Amino acid sequence: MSNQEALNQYDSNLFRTPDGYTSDIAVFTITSHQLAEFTPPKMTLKLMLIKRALMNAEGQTNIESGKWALPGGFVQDDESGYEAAERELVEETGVKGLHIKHFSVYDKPGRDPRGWIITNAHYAIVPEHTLSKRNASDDAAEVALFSIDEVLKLDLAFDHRDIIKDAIHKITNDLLQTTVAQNFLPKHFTYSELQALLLTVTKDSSISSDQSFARKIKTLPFIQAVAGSKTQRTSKSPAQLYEFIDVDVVKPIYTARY
Amino acid sequence: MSNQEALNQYDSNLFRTPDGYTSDIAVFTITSHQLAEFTPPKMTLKLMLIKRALMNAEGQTNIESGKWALPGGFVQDDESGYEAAERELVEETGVKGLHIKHFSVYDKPGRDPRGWIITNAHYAIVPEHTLSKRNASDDAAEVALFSIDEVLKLDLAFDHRDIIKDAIHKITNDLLQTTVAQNFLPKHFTYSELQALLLTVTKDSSISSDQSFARKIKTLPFIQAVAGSKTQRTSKSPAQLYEFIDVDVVKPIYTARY
DNA sequence: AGAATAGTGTCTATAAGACAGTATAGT
DNA sequence: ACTATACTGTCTTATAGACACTATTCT
Repeated sequence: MSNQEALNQYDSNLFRTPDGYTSDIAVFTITSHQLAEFTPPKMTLKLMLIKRALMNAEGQTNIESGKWALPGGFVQDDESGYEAAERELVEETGVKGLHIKHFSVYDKPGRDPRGWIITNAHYAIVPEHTLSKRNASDDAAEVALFSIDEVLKLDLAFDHRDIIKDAIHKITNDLLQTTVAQNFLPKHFTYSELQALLLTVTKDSSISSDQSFARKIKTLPFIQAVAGSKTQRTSKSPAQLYEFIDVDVVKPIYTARY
Repeated sequence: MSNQEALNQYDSNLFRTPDGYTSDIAVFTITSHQLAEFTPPKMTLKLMLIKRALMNAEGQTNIESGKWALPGGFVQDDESGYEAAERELVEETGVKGLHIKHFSVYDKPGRDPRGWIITNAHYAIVPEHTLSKRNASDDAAEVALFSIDEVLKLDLAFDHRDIIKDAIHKITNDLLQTTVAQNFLPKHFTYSELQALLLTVTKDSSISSDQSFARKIKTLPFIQAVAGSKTQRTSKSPAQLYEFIDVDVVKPIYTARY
């Protein structure tokens, strides 16, 4: 019997179908305060949220309006959840993500009062300068950045508190265990810039000590010096620039070596 | 305006809704060949697949019948994808998973000929002995274990080749970077049992060398010796038993320490 | 005794991390 | 000259990994 015949017999009403399929995005950025010229930046990890508008684009009252929420929305025809995340990010915040990664699914019946609505949670990494042109639009009354400490004190829509907690945990681990850090940095960066970035998620002494870290960066197998390339943007004394080389880094917990 | 009013105005037909929501499970087990008494086991990582039956439980011709596939099925009323994975695993294979973890979503339109069907991919870890009572049922004509090398040569249903590739990559990393290995082992295990397990996914010399690994296991912060507890199941000479202690292990790629 | 696994003693090379010092350049 | 950052010299200690050796216990 052919696959076609089987298809004809298939009745999609046999099983409950979801009432909606959405994608949400936890947009992280590092705000970089350069206190003065010739100093390394002070960095803070921040999450972008939108304040849900009273009315939606179609002029109807919006659900969970007035609360802070992750940007996101319904997956549309012929889109995957990932593609929807890319599109929504641009639509709702005017921002193009550098690095978008799916990290979990929230599908518990009851999580959305409108019905059985499944959401794909993604996190995105966005360089701060692209955020400067962020603007509210459509469903969003307001767009703002919150530090990790602030964000969990807000009045959050749906189950976004859970999603945000998971996103923070995930990006913290990924920053330390993978090379995603490169997406927060310019292509060429100094050791003190990478260091400032990592210090937003760890206090490990071998990272917080300038001397240790300046030495360490030269031995990391996934980072190389850019020959003859220096910058003075972090100090009067010209500093060596580095770049990531793309290798799949897996550091087993059972061994010491890379 | 209240949330209730907003809800009344919400029209679920505004957006395309999926035609189905499923959960698939990549069931991994380690088959342990004890060649003789008093020897450490030789272990192989295997994946359990089912051969799709010609007819489904309702007596209709099954889609993609005759091909090998991951066990899985539709998420039912008031279930989350995770709960469905747990249920399907028992239903289709008679096996209760020790450790089930969601790792990705496959939602590309066109991945399933029956319509826009979204699947949650999970991987599960199952001890070999519970698999002995595995049985085909409902949608499954046959259940079998395949080694990682064999499995990608099979004729696989839907986009299960992609899912399986991702699952193998994920579990390989997780075995080395997290403590999930404990789910493949008895609560108390010897260094040579853990070693045999890790050697299914790595060839690192510090793990493959008996002496190095026997020393290393005593220094790992997430493993402790079980005082006064020894076994002879791997050698005539009684071997110390160890157990995992549950700590959140994050090993940054930028540092050497735990 | 022999065989096989479980471990320990000890050495060498490398790396980690701390402390101190030098180098660079703008003000 | 002063200051802040970017390094480097050097020492101490810890760890990795190799080699050789001992220990245990069943056959």
